Order: sequence, then C-alpha cells, then structure tokens
Amino acid sequence: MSTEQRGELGPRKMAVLRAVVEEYVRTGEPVGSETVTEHQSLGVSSATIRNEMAALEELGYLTHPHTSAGRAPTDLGYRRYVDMLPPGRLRETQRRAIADFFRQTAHDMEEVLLGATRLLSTLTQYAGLAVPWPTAEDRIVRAELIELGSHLMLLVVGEHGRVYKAYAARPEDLHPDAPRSASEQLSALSGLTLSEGAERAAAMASEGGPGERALLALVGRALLDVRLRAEEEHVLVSGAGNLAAELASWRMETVRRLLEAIERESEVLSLLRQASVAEDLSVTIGGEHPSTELWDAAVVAAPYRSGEISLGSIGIVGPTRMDYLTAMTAVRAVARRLSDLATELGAQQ
Amino acid sequence: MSTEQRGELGPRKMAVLRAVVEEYVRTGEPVGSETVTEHQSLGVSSATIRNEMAALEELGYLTHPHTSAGRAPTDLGYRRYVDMLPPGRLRETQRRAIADFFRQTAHDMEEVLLGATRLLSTLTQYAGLAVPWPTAEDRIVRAELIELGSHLMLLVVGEHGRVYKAYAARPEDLHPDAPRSASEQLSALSGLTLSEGAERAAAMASEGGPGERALLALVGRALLDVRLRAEEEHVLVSGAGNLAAELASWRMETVRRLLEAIERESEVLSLLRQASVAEDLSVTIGGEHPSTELWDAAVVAAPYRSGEISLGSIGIVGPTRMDYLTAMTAVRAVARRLSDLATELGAQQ
DNA sequence: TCTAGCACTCTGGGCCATCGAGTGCTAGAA
DNA sequence: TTCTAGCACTCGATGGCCCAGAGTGCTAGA
Repeated sequence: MSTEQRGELGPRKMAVLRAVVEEYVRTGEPVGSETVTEHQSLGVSSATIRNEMAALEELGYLTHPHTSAGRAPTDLGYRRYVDMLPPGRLRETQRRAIADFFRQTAHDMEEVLLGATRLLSTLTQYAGLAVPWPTAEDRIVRAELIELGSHLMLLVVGEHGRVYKAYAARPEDLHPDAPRSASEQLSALSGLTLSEGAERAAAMASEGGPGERALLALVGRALLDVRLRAEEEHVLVSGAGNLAAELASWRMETVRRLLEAIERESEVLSLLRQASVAEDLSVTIGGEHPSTELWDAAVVAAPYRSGEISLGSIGIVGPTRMDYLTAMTAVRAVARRLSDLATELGAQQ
Repeated sequence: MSTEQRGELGPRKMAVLRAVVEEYVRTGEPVGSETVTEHQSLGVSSATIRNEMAALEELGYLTHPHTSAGRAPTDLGYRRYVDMLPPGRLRETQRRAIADFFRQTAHDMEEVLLGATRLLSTLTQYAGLAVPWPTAEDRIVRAELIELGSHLMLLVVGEHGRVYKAYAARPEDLHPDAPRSASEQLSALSGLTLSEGAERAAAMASEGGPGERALLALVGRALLDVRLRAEEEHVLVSGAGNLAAELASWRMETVRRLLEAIERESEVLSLLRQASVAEDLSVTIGGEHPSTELWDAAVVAAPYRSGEISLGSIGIVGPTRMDYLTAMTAVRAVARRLSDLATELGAQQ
C-alpha cells in the first residue's frame, strides 16, 4: 500500500498543494503548472508539477474547471492544506491592533466580545462572529423589585455583572411597602442559581405573609422567565459588508443566502457550538457544513475560556477561498487574549 | 409662465410618471411608451405618451439609457412620484403581521425596537433600521454599588427601566460596610438626571465622612462615564441580507459600500435624526443623500414618539428602485404602533 | 391637440474565427 | 525508475460582425 493511498502525501505533493492553494487564494484564478514552478523553488520542471497536479486531482484535492484551465483547490484540498499548515505569526500591525484593543477594553464581557468581533473583521477582512454560551446557571448576586409606574421590574444581577430584567404588571391591591419588604426577602436568593432562585421564591411565597405572598409568587415566575431567556443564545456579528466585498467572485444570490443564514443564527450557532469543544481552532470548509447556505463559506472559530470552563466561541466567516493562515492566526490570537481576560476577571470575581 | 415651469405637472404627466415609476419598479427594465399605454387606461395613443415622456425627460424626471431604450425614473422622478403618492393601505397579511407582533411584545423598548426592525424587513423585503435617541437626561430611579470580587459595579436604573453599568477597581482599603452605606446614600440620587446625579455624588463626596468620601467620588466619576456612554447613539439593523437579494441589479461593490456605511452607522444616523423632526414620514432618495455610499439607496423613515416627545426613528433602506408605496405604508404603520406602545408605557411609568 | 406612420438609432444576442493558456502524453535523458 | 523536453490538442475567452427588435423622434394629417 503506497503512502498516498493511506492518505499521506509525499512532501512534494504537499508543497504543490500548498502552492496551488496560496496562489489561488491570492489571485482567484485557476493555477497552472508553470505558475507553480515559478513561484515555488522546488527545482523541478513544470512537467513534473503537471504530473503531481494530475495525481492531486485524482486524489480529490484539486479540480479542473475545464481541460485547458489551471487547477483550483477543492474543499478537500483546502482541508488538507489547513491540516498541514504550521502555526503562523501575526504581522506587526495586527499584533498592535490586538494589543491596543485589549489594553483599552471595558469590563463588560458582552461589550468586549462585540468589540472583538469587530477587531477580527478588520484584521481579516471577513465577518467576525462570537457566541457567548448562555448562562442559565448563573448565580444571583442581587435580586430586587423596582417600581416603575404601573409596572414592577425584577432586576437580577448575576455573578459576572450580567443584568437580567423581567417585567410584570403591578398588582392592583399592592401595599406601598410590599415591594420594599419583598426586596429585602430577595436578599436570601443571593448565591443561588437562577433556577434555584425561582424555586426558592416560590417556596417563600407559600410560606410568607398574605401581603408578600402574591409578590413573591410573581418574582418566582419572573425568575423562571429570566432563566428561560438566559438560555437563549445569539450570535454577535460584525463586518457583514466584508462578505459582499471580498467575494466579488460570488453570485449575489450566494451572498444573500449567506447573510440570511448568519442573521437567522441557527446554522452558525451550531457550528460555533462545535468549535467550543475543540481544544484550539476549529475550521470548517464549504461542503463540510451541513446546510447548503454555507457551502461556499468557511468558518474559523476558537473557544475562549475562563480557566477550564468554555465560555463561548469567537471566529470569522469568509469564502472557502480564504487566507486561512491569516484567519487562523488572528482568531487564535484573539481567542487567547479573550481567555486571558476572562480568566483574570473570573478569578477576581 | 406655464404650470410646468412652475413645477406643477399636468394630471396626465403625473399619470405617465406614475406609470413609468411603477412599471420600472416592478420589472427593472426601462419602460417604453407602448407599455404605458397598455398598462394605464389614459385613452391616448403611444405617440402622445411619447411626447409626454419626452417632456418629463426635459424636466429631469426621466432618463434615457440610450436612444432606442425606454425611460427609467431619475432620483428627481422618484421624488416627484413619492410626493404625489396618496397614502396606501396595508395588505391583510401585513396588517396581521404587525398586529401579531405588537400583541406579543415585551416591555423592554430596546427589545421591541429590534423586533420592529425585523418586522419591517420582512414586511418590505428591504433592511429595517431603528435608532432610539440617546437618553443622556434619563432620570435615576435607583442607583447602587455592588461588589463583584475585586471590582465594584455601579448599577443605575433609569426612568423607563433602562439599566446602566459602570465598573471600577475596588479600593484596597475598603471598609466592609462602605459599599452598603454608600448605596444607602445613593438613594438620594433618585429623581435626578444622570448629570445631576454625577454632580450630586461629587458634592456628597466632599461632605461625607472619610470612609465614604473615596467611594462617593468614585460613584461621581462612574456616573459621568455612564452619562457619556448614554449619549452614544447606535443603529439597530435587521435583514441586511435583503439588500444583497433585491438588488441583483446592483454591482457587488455598491452593496458592499452600502452595508459598510450602515455598519459604520454615522451616515444612517444623521439621516434618521433628520427623520425624527419630520411630522410623519421622511423619504430620501439616491442623490439626495450627502454621502455617495447611499446614492443608489433610498431611506424611508418615521419618528416614533411618546406623547409629543420624539424617542427615535424607525425605517428601512432599500434601492432607489423601491416599492415606495408598500415601504411608506409599512413604516408609517409600524411607527404609529410603536408610538402608541411608547405612549402607553410612558404614561404609566 | 392628438394620432398614425415611418425612418432612424441603438442594444443585445447569436455566430464565428482566433488566440492562448494550460493540459496530457510520449519519448528520451539522468 | 524518475524527471524533463517537446508537442499536439482542448476549450474558454475575446472580439468582430450582423441582424432583429424595441423604442424613439419627427412629420403630416385628422
């Protein structure tokens, strides 16, 4: 059994594949054997390269738009390329952009995340994405009931400064002191998770005095509502316009479907969720995506963590014809800095 | 001086202009005199229409891509068309979509707004926009200091349930009771605007005991910070993908620049800010926009109010070749419902 | 003032020849 | 065995050409 059949390419085939991918990404034109010989210093003639390219095509890594055209990578070719890619280094300007961003950043993780997607979209010229995992089991630091005219607002502050709100109509027969006394009782919820808090409030309602009973029951329901909404995930996006830019090669319809898929969130969400279990980077390319909307796109994502706990994923979407090296390097760097920040904040809090 | 020179078109010219616009919007093809005669029942021949069209071109309402092509509206032509357009009626499905949305809506205005842009984008197939005006003069309902590990968080609740956060490092020598006692003092800020609150906190700092002094000064600074950030405006967008869809006629570059301009916010912001002073609808078309990015786009926007106070603007962006009647009707209807909701909430609170 | 008729103009599409990039193959060199 | 030089071949892209058709502008007459 030859090494090729076992899926291991010889070093020269690798070099050729790499040259084709990089040249194709650069120019967008199918790459001919001549170009590869000029570009790479392999010390072999174009005829040899041609043979190698034919072999790579046979193996499914390259295609041929038509007989007399050069080769372009298939999704599988990109995959192979990505898998062999050694970690890259950031350009100085990029390094500085990242450092600047994390130097002047706020404490609010959600805000930082949005900024980080923007950072990624300018670093890579693709669209930046982020998904913070939902925090259904966030712990309550404070909970209180606030009167706003004819409504009551339940305000809950979670462990990391996250704020949750829920509204309810103010009961008709509310005693003026009731919100205050209920709020005092709510201090008992500190340290509980949202779900535990909801249960506890319900329990307190069945024990409490008649005046508080109604209010506490209401708080219990509101907390359940908060917990439900805290479970919802959503994707932060920046630089969607870049997708229309870089992708002059795409048809308008493709761009539309991609933008729609991103806005609909679900596809991207499940993708980034997968990324979060990955150790490091996760790259998915074209046909590897389950849904057709993303068949012309590639997603590079990485989890960010506080210590060992995965908090979410951050990454980019772009065309399959992507500068993977730059994209991967940038995503990796940003994810790492984000993890550092989250760990630092988490450890302190 | 003829009526035409005074800028008033005869009724037949109006009818022709209208027919050309609507046919062009429908098909995207330049419209010939024959088509207009078939389509409209004006009872005149195509030759007469040709004369009218030539006159309309002379007046700058129509153009001619080339000699043997039909006419397409200019920006000025669209403007004229929009100005003469009688208010339209919603289709039953649209009416229902709007009613459904406002029936099941939450109390949180920001959340409702985002939903409303989504609603508009599905109603019109263009991109939905909204800008809530900043609330630098929001009044403080509650302000408190919360300990989060090594940080302190200042949490401020505004009049309409808006929540503001600011973080500060926890002073080294903080007395365990200090945050609590400071929080108690902060109840004195209720009813003040954010700026007044900042001043007041600073004043309290200079009067208070040595333990509280530092904390209150910190609160004053944090409130200033909150106020600054509350002044920032930003645009909510939904359905950006629609822009790539409807606009198959556009070049990719145009779409990109438009999407970028939207994401950059500033252009759109100033546009919607103008809309907010308008009584009712404001429509800006193509070259009427100051910045070139929007020269192929039209924006339909309307303010929404609580009582007499303008709270922000909501609207859509699409191509100049837009179904203005549908767009205007939808924006008007949604803005009205939004005003009703805001008024209702505002009156209660 | 409107209409019928007609000559004129211009674009878009189909067709064709040409060009050239790039291939695949074969035969010979290393 | 592996590589290379050479060469015939393929096929899309490009540009010229022509024609049909849509739509105009104008003129003369109702």
